[in-house]
Amino acid sequence: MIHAKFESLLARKLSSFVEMSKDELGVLADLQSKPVSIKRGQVFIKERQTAHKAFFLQSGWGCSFKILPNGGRQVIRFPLPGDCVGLRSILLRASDHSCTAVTDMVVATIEAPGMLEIINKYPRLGAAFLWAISQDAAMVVEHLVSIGRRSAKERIAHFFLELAERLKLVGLATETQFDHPLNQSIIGDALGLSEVHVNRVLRELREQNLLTLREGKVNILDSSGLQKLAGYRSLQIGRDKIDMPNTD
Amino acid sequence: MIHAKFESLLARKLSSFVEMSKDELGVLADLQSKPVSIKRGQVFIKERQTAHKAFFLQSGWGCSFKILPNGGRQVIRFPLPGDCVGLRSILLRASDHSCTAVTDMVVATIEAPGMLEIINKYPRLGAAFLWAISQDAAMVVEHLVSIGRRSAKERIAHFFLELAERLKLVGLATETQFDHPLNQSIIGDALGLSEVHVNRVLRELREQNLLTLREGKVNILDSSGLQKLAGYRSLQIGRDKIDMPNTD
DNA sequence: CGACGCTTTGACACAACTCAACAACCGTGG
DNA sequence: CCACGGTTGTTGAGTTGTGTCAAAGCGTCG
Repeated sequence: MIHAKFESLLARKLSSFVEMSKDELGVLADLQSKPVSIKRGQVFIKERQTAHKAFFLQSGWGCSFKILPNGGRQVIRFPLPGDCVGLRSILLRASDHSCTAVTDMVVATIEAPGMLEIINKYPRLGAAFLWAISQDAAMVVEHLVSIGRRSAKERIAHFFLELAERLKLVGLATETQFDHPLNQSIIGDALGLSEVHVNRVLRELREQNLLTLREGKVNILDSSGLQKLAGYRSLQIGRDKIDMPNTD
Repeated sequence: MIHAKFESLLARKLSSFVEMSKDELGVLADLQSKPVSIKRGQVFIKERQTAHKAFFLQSGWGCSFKILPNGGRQVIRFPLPGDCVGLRSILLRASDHSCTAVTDMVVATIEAPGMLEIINKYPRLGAAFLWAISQDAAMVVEHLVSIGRRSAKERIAHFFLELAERLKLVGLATETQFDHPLNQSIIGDALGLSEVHVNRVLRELREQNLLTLREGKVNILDSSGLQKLAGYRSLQIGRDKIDMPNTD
């Protein structure tokens, strides 16, 4: 049922949390057997919508955000390949944010009932998803800390270090550089800054030979300098496997 | 085993998500059968610690926060009676934040292995906890939006409206007022503001007859005015029960 | 009584925002 | 082929929200 060559990013990710049985891996494979494409710019999750579906990214960049009554936009996070989007909304019965495709994307989807059935039938998978949600939440918390208590420069440095680390995990970044589809306006909306100020701070970082961002490419010139500036700590918490009884 | 009179806030909360069997309610009751006290000021979860324990608040106010390398503090949220703290850390194997007691508290605790066993044995409870974590995450997201894209005044208004709503759910607030143990410094750390500025904005809100905060009491003078100012939306998303097969 | 924690106020500094203009770079269509 | 609008990046000038520093008021508690 499961074929090693087809091992998905999702399966790899969840496996790093708890060892899966063949059955469970099969379920994960089935889950992603009918991927669909989403065009750049399309909003595929709308805040407050009640059609509960979860998405598993296979390729492309997403952007989860909320719009405020005053028209402002706050980006929550940028889902990357291997990430899940909308898991929360399955249990909450309504999405608490919108999500759009920053680039063309390929995703697998699952409806809420199917997801609930899986949790019910395969508790270990349930725990694995719980773990995935927890990881997301931890990242949102770090993001919160960034916006609340870091200066613009620290925030931007932190943001790119985190992106680099996440992209490295799925083989989309080298030690020193990666491609990205973000413009300065969306970066501003992610970090609670204005587009103009993002530009100015990027110039500073460039002038200090810490980081450059040009033509959709980020170059990390001085990783340890950036880390010191940003007060950065690796994401690598909770990636050791746990023991959980097999229910087969 | 379960006695209606002893129905806990936790059981009531989780029941609002999915109907529980007697067994499941019993598990929840057992979980909380040995409450312990925590003294005001005590830090009972430390960031990065690996002793994974979850806490269920029965009374008192907590404060989850992170300390930055530069010494700043960012408050993530204030756990209230009926809330869980540290659920995430059970799966992540390390706490991503610290937590202290703002007032004396009474809590029930559970070690990670016990929690994993419950998830494994009672998938519906697992789903319920997943739901609880999702709710928390949604609140953190809203907090993030607040700090990222709302002005100081909007933030403070939003903060107190949210607190009021949460406290009402557990019978600790009336339509117009509630007690709280927070000083302006900790409010500042929650909202990414300085203590001094919090004070100034509170004065404005008082002068505009929107809200007063004195001697540990918050009075909401003009709820709809505050809501309009803050762009506030009720938390009441995802509180309808879902259908989930019974595995008994 | 003094010490301490918390609030309040004022004066000033500065980080970040707004507005505005312009440059560079597309893809499109005449 | 060039003219065109649209998007993004860049820079300057001036404004403002919020932070910092400092001092004083006020309870409470030992």
